[in-house]
Amino acid sequence: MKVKYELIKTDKNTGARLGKVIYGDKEYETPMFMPVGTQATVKTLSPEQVLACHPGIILSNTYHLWQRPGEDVVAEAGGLHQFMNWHGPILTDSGGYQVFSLARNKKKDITEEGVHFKSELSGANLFLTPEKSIEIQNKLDSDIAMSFDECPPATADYQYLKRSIERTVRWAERGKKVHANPNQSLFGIIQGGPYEDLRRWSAEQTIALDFDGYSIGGVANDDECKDDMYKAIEYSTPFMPKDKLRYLMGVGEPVDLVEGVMRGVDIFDCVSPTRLARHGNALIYGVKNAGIAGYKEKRINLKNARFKYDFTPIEGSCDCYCCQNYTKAYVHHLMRCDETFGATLLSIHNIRFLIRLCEKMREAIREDCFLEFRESFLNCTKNTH
RNA sequence: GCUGGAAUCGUCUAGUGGCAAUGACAAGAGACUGUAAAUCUCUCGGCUUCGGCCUUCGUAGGUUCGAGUCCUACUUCCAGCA
Repeated sequence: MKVKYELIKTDKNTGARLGKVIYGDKEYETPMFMPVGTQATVKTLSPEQVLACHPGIILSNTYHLWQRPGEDVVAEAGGLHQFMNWHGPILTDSGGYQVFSLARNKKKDITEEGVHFKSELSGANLFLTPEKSIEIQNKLDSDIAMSFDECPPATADYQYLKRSIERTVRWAERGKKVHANPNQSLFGIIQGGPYEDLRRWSAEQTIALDFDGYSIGGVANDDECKDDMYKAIEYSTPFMPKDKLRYLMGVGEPVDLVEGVMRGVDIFDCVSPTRLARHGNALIYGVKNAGIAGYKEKRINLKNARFKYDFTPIEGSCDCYCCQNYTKAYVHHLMRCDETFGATLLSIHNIRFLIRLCEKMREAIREDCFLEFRESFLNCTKNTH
């Protein structure tokens, strides 16, 4: 069903917003982190385990579900909620990012009509258009559909970006025209790289089309530096309507959530908590200064030998199922043995970590002390392990 | 006791005259931002002023410009025969 957004308040000193997503009789506060379940599952987690992390919206992916099992299977199953047994809100990405990531360094042909590219599974030639993407999302029956956009690489130059955002706006309009699911919200995507005028133009044109919410895209690509990301946000949010959700696509490093919220972003999604988990990494509170490039998220690799005899939780102050019940030594052991449960425990911790970070940010906004919160977060070098 | 066969980096393994020596696993570390990712990359005898140097393929000799590779003896293990 459609989601509604209400702004509760804005932080006194920053652009940080406290709001809520209304979903039937349920309400979820923002800022919010959305776990990613690309193939209609948050990798290594059951819906109950995801739910225990207290998320709001979760993500799934148009491209992947189009390829497997096919949108008709999902539709016949009764829609995505029924199919994957997730009864909270679901947002589907449009497949725009897959055109960028799957066809990286490979043949892809972006035309006005749509994008020709190759399936990574079968090698089959695929053709995805704005209409096709919306049509698939209509059938998947997610609660929020995303417009089909071009997600240009960080290396794209000004002239290319200019042509690209113009086309993305035309695609957004075409997608909106065929959008036919009355129970589904539809969001537009602002692009434009790190350029102020392009972001502004993209924002104004996209907003003129009147979507249910807006997102900032093209900021979490490889090679993107944080300064460019923050600029892209700053150049976009001032033009975005106050009464609609603002979604920063693909961003999920803790420090980036803080910086994004400060600049007026409401919701985030990222694969990193679950991917890092499968690779043995746990997010821990604090940041490490990476020099000129700025701050980097702090994390520990549980596969490291130093945790073999560490019988303390990953974070003593964390309320997640992993930290409440298991030690680093145990997770270390599981990861060494390639036991799936290790990835499950770390996924739970990492997702809960980001959701807790959002909870803390909401409290800070509520109390008008977001600047202080950010300050203490960026200065936090305390090692909790 | 006799006759064959075999001994290589923590483990298994490639190697039949130019070798610090193949691959896998194990081990040590790193990367990961709208998931082609439970993946990928690097290291993995010692020392190094990063040019190299030294010591290594059961042990001891030998042949050779050069031996993990060929020869002899020994040690240990495996198989068959007694």
